[in-house]
Amino acid sequence: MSKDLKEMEVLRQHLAKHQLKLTRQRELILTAFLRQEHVTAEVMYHQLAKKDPHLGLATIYRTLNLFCEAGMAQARHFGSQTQYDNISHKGHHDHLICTGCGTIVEFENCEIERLQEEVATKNGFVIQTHRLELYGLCSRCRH
Amino acid sequence: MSKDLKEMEVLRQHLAKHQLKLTRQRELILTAFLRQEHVTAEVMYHQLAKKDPHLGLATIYRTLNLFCEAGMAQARHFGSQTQYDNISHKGHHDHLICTGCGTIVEFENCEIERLQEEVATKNGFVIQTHRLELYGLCSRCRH
DNA sequence: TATCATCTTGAGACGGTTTATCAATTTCAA
DNA sequence: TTGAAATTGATAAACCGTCTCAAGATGATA
Repeated sequence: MSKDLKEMEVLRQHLAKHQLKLTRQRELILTAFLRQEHVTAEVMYHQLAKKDPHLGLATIYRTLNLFCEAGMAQARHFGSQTQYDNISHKGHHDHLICTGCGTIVEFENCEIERLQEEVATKNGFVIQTHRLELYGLCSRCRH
Repeated sequence: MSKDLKEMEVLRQHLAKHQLKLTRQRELILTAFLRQEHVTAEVMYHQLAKKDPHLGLATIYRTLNLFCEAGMAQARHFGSQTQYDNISHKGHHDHLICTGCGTIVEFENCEIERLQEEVATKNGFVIQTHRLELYGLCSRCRH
């Protein structure tokens, strides 16, 4: 829970800095968002319908985009939908995605990260964020 | 031009193998496609409207997807649109994207590719393709 | 080269996802 | 507590990419 509180503070500061307001909906969505790795707006909409049947889909989209602006989430276009990943309290993780069954395995590799920095520096860039996705077949789908 | 011919041959073979036909439109789209790095269907639609005002947008989508199936292109969801990258005669390249001005710099790093394979193997995956994007500020935008 | 089964095309309809609109409501600084 | 400003929910609208289908093109075969 301390993690949730920490994130709530990040949100609070972002809101303050931009003259935005902390609403019941934003708190609710953040709490639910922190409990999972990858969500779509649609999925959250159904999840949260139980807690607040009047929460609108547009509000979820708006709020998830807000989280992205606050640096707490990252949008990823996958298939026809946009997935929102929690990049706040854990280091950025990358994805191994099975093109057969859609399974997503997360991984982290410091060595790759180091090489990325190297490439960026060589090209005069300063990295803000990155995205690495490996697409392939998992062992089950290969048979 | 020899490159174009080589690619045309790749297409021809793919078509033959799948009982598909080589049409004027497919040739036209391939030629234009090979001249650039990243395109969206929409962009090609406008480019080609000059050469063939009756070329339909659906045909461009279909053809670009065909190129993907033939292993000559790779689709990438970028922002709200799909970009098609030419991966045929050059090795797979990754992207360094400036969040300030939108500049895209391409790079290739064998060491990173090797580590990717390593990660995949460790998780029982066989990689088909991958995507690595580094987002940051280029030297000009930092000032 | 003529035939014709099959594939492809263009135009627009369509479906799913995300954003825009706007009146009503909520937030929060004073 | 008040009121300016931001936010919300409901829904309309925009957007992208695919599907449909009649008309046309292709190319294997004779």
